[in-house]
Amino acid sequence: MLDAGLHLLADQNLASLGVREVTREAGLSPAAFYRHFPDLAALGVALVEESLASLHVMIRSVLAEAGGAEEVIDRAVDVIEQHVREHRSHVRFLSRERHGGVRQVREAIDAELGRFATEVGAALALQPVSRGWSERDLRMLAELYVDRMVSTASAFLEAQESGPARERGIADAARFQLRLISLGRRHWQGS
Amino acid sequence: MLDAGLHLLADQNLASLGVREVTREAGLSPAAFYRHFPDLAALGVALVEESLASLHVMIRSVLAEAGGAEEVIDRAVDVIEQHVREHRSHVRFLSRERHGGVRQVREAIDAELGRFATEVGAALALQPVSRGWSERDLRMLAELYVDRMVSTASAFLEAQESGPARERGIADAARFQLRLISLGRRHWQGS
DNA sequence: CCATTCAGTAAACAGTCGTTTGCCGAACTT
DNA sequence: AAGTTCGGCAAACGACTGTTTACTGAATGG
Repeated sequence: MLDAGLHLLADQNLASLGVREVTREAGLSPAAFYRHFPDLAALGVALVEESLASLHVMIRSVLAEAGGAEEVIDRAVDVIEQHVREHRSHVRFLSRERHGGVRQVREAIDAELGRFATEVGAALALQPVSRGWSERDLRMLAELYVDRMVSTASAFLEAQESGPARERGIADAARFQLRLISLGRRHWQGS
Repeated sequence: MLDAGLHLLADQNLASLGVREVTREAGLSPAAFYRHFPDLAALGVALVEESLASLHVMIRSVLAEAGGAEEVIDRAVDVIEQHVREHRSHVRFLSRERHGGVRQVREAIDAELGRFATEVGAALALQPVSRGWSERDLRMLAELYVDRMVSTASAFLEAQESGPARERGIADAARFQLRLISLGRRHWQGS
């Protein structure tokens, strides 16, 4: 049922999805839906969890790898690109419903992204560059990184349909922007 | 009719909007809709134009004002906050449909944001800090700024419903992140 | 002053929708 | 072996949907 929903949401909105539509796609009877979810919103938050699980392991794999800023950035962009390629529907779902019309889903995504930011912040705190940074500033930096990650993923989503040239353009821009941020970070002195 | 649609879209998705729904809200008969739009998608792109008109004047007002980086940033964040306050529905519509389920609307928004980036890029090129920057790099920087502007606006949208404390938090984060970027920009040397 | 466009209407069309109900077989539990 | 939960079904309910058609009055223009 989750797969059916995800498939339908390829070119549709969660709010415009119908119970019958989902069950039809899944090859079940309409009543079967209510055996598993009370709402379509509930199916939405289930999809959020499913989608962010894979994203989570991706983030960890980037954070685990230590190394110079340049290498980390290159690797991060590569990992994002590959992740989008392998989980198109999940990424599309997240990017579409992050500001979508179903509050419960929006909130679930936001909460999970917040947890990501916490994780990124913890990793940043361990790096020597962060000496003297307040916790608040680290948090805001982490949010900036997470936000860029999401934006980049959305951009890849569209780019991968427009040929590899545009795809390389996105990767270049992402690397440039991340380098700029990390450069600013190194020259930052207190707020 | 546009106003009716915008009002409905406060807690709904363009893709899940109905013709009858709109006309009912507008106090007209269903058939009247087709006198003005062939599609709901057409109403969508009309709303895009309406929404981005006001955004456009906002951007210009920020770009026009010269001054130190700090002052420009502070003023930009203030202008964004005020704009969101005065045009809640428009901003919500844009943020929701930017990655929404209706392709024509998505493309209209993207095209317009691209034009914004061009405008921002032109303004950045005039500043002395940009000596030696390639056009490509300037473009990517401009896109980073536009993207942050949109993200910040979305954040304000949610924050203004959660009280002024959260609102100040968003403003602080936005200023911090913009300062970090402009710092990176000053220390950038070629790509 | 006549013709035409404009913006609106009511009515009808055939579908689709969400949800509830009662029923059923299979699989577990005890 | 008996009982209970689980996941599934068909059928039915009324309500709502997008779109077309034929018609109407007012404004506009020559």
